Amino acid sequence: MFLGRFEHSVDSKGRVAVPARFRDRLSGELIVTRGNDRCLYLFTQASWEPLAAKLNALPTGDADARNLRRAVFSAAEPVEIDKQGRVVLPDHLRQYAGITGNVAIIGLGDYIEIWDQESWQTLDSNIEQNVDVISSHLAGQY
Amino acid sequence: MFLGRFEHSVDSKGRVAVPARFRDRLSGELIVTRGNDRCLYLFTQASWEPLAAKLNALPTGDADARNLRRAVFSAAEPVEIDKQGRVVLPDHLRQYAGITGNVAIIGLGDYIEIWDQESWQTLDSNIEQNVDVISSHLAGQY
DNA sequence: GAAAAAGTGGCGAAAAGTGGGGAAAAGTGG
DNA sequence: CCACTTTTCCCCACTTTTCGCCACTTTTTC
Repeated sequence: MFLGRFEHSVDSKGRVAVPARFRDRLSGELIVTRGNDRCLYLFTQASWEPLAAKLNALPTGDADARNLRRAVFSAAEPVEIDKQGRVVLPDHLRQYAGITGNVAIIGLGDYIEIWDQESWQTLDSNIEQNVDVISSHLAGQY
Repeated sequence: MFLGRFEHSVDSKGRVAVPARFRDRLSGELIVTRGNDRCLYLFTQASWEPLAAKLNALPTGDADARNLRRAVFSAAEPVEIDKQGRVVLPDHLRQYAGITGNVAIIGLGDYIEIWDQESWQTLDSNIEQNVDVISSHLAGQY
């Protein structure tokens, strides 16, 4: 299970070190794509495929279906961890997430989120002050 | 699986470089044809045939069916990747998609879309802002 | 406090993308 | 049917980007 938070730098080539603790579970090909709230999602092959299969099954005749497929697939990029334990984040994804200097890397159980460090800080302090309120909105669902 | 987005140029002979990442899966004869929303679809033999079969199965008695068949089949062109990894986009297809200078090449899982760079940019920012709306229209389908 | 591991930066080789020239093929007109 | 024009396509060369590798710094662990 992916847990915890890390702050790493992004170098001039868009490379980010993956937390060492996560690496054994992230061998082989991974998928990075746009996530909600302007962060990036990092999937393993196993967690990506069911999503991709559903999108492929959508009818081509439907405009919403086409655009949803475009949204997800066009933003997705396969990445691999290099010998130093880093992944390259493509330009367009860094732009989407507003990533310039530092990033926050967040373990979320089955998947990983990558945030611009500042955006994360803002959200995190917000969450911190409102955990009780947030969870009460979901009362009964968990 | 074809994933990601690329921006390439079209030279004076109508040639476009196919993203290197896609090439191993694109050996042999490919099919380019008109796609929805003024883009071009690029199919492998494998992904073309199910589509062709669906079109052929449409009832000849229906005028829309006849014209859709005409639209797709008459516009379709077989192309091959040359030694430099490029394909030639025929004039009439470039005109259809409004392709002048640069193109965006989009992986969509089983097939590839080729857009005029500007048209894609417009659609993409539109999609980006409306992903939530779009996906809610399809609630329950994916 | 030393050794190991994690993170960071940068250089050089290799690959990807682009442009153009020339031969072959296709099309056109006499 | 031949000669000429035009188009297509194959190949070479150049530029830019990417990626693997090495080395250094910082942090952690024993």
